[in-house]
Amino acid sequence: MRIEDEIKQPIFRSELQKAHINLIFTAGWLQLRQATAFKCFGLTLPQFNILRILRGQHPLPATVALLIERMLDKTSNASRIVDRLEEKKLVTRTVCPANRRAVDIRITPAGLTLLEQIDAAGVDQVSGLSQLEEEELRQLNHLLDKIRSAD
Amino acid sequence: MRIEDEIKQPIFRSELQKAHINLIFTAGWLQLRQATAFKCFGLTLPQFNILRILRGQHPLPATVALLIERMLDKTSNASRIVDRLEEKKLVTRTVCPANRRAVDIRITPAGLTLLEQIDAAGVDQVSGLSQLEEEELRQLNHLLDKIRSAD
DNA sequence: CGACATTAAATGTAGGTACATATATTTGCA
DNA sequence: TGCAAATATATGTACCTACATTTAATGTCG
Repeated sequence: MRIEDEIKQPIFRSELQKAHINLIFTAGWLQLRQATAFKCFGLTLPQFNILRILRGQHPLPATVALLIERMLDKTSNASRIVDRLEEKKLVTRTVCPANRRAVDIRITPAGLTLLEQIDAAGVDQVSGLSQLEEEELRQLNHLLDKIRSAD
Repeated sequence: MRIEDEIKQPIFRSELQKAHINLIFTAGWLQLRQATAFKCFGLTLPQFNILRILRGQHPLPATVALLIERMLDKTSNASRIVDRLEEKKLVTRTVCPANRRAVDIRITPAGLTLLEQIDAAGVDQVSGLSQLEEEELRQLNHLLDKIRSAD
């Protein structure tokens, strides 16, 4: 559906304004689709993302600081997301022996099994970006990088 | 900064995976910048967006249903965002006389003044999309629309 | 007319984001 | 050594999202 129809706004002030709204809207659309796909596995999107980082580290542990570094959302509260994963027995938390300020977080066998099930279900096919050709994906990456170059 | 460095992940499995992450990350980056710009006016981003919709309707009222229809985030809770704006005296809520189930929501003079101040401060220059040429904006809009065509 | 579905908004709850502050541990240096 | 600064995480608060449920008003149709 065209962005004009999605938010019932027939005219945009400019191509810039339209692109801005389109970008936010499309990202939200993608995240909602993903979140819906994970829900039947009892995971939220941030929980899934952290679990995947932990699998990447496995069998080594990760610290909260490492999770934050790798997360898309730097300001989110990794500590509390780990709380939920711990309640579900998908990760363990132990004080790091080498540095007792830090906490070693590890994915459990149950966590690994769950991720395998999610992989098998092909949830990442929900991407929507598979609509784009390789060349278009490169174009998109270039444009997005350029937007953030305003920093 | 390149997306690889932003999230400390040196290699992406594919251009598709990279574009996906880039899209989510860039949208979040934009929203955080915007939110920061509004903060000194005491508004959150959703509050600002609703206030702007109300200005667009002014002097006609809007209903909650109309707000939801025009919001980027359809599942957000317009009713509670209006609560906060009402507390700040930026909008009024009155039962719609023609249909007593509905509620007429109107922006107040104080609300209009605040939006004028925000306009004057040039907050929308924070966009980041101003980095792109007109042709690039059209390209971006096309690519984003194509992603959502997966529906 | 009256029961029942529909519609409009509000409310409840779980979880997430943003940001400030607190607590515990380690490090650095006078 | 001892004490301040830095580091690692946890906690508090306000607000938001997602989604289910509730409450009230209106429509509809036998």
